[in-house]
Amino acid sequence: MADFSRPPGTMDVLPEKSGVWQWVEAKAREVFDLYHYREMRTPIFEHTEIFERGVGDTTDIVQKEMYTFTDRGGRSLTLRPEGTAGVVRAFVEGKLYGGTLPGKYYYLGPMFRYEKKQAGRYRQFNQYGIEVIGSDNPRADAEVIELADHFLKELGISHYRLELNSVGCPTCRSDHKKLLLEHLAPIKNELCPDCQSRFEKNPLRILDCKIDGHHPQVLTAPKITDHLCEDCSTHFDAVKGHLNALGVAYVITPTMVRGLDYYTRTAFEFIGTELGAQSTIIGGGRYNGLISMLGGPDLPGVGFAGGLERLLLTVDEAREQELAADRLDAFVIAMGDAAMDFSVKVLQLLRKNGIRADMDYAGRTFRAQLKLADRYHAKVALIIGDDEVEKQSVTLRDTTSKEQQLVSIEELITVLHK
RNA sequence: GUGGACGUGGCGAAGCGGUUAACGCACCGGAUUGUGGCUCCGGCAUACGUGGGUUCGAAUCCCAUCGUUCACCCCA
Repeated sequence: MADFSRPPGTMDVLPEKSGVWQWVEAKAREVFDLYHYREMRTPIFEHTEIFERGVGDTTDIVQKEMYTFTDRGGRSLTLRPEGTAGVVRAFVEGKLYGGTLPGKYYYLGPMFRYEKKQAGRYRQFNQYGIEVIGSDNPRADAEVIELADHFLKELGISHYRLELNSVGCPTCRSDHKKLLLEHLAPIKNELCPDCQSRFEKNPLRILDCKIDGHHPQVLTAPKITDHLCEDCSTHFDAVKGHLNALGVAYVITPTMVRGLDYYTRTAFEFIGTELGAQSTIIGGGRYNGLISMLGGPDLPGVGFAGGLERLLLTVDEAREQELAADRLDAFVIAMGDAAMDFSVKVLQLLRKNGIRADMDYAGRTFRAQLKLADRYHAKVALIIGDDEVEKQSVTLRDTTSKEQQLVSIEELITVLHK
């Protein structure tokens, strides 16, 4: 039997909900624009290598979550699982490194990852994100973080905290990794199966494992923040200093790891405190090696990405209700065929003049049409029967005060604009 | 990929082995033939996710499957 249901992990945003979506998207564009970020629109699919190289082929995303297919020309393409790699590719391909640096960009749109659905996790989900390419200045890190904070406040969201960390550069990270492995080696066999495999894959993650995180030997493990090289350490201190100056509250979380290979130095997450297991609403950091990895010059970058769906989970009920309402300026009520003919012309007139209006096409009775006007929260009902047609007028009824007046078609727009 | 919970009309929700599967909301109409939001009356719909099995009899029990959901992993 044919399956006409939507694929697992996808969602339909029905009209009742699209109001909030539009509101959040508009806010995002507004704030990004305020900070002088400009939109970058890239394809929804890219050559698979972009993500393999960019995101890192040891990551979960690349190993098991990509929607990869072969097109008719035999190319391997992949639906984008995140936004940064595509933006960087476009930056390089468009030779934007030849222009004014740093370049500041933002994007907004769907991403795809083959994962099992959960609260706040979808296979097709929407991200907004920003990137600053070409600046190594810690002030750029701070701006990116402060922007995210500003954006959340602008949406009236307050139940979140900002976690901050530095994951160092390839040099100090590998030094630390060596220390860490030596420290944990004696207890390797006591760790959970997940952590056993993390030993090779991503030892940093053992530190915040839900099972082994409390193990005494794990608690005393060397922290990355105590083993940063001098440059990384100076950079990290500067970022913290700038955030303090800007009044952005954060907590240092040395156990925080980011899942994508390209991160260097600054890493941060905004975590919703009233969400389920998938609680990161915005995540980001610095990626100094990525641009050259994708064939561009050796330029540094910082940015973040946030999930629309998770953000919407934190938007408060009241605002959501308000944005869901179905509203009309005027509802036209017609009685009889002659009235209908006249009514559609009135409707056209209203709409040409920017008045949001509608009428019934389902053959409802007069009473039912009035009920409809009510349901659509129409400010006025315009009643048209044989009398009105004859006088080329409409009976204008204020739905709140219930006051009525006969208005000629010539005066209608003027009266309604009052 | 792993584990738990759940799948009854458009939505919510009873029923948990026996005959017409409650009820509420929504929707449509009437009381009120050109005046709404309340009230009352009436109407409405191929509802037991799907496929097998047990039984004289299954929405109710068993198995499988699909889907939803929560959590792990991971991440937005």
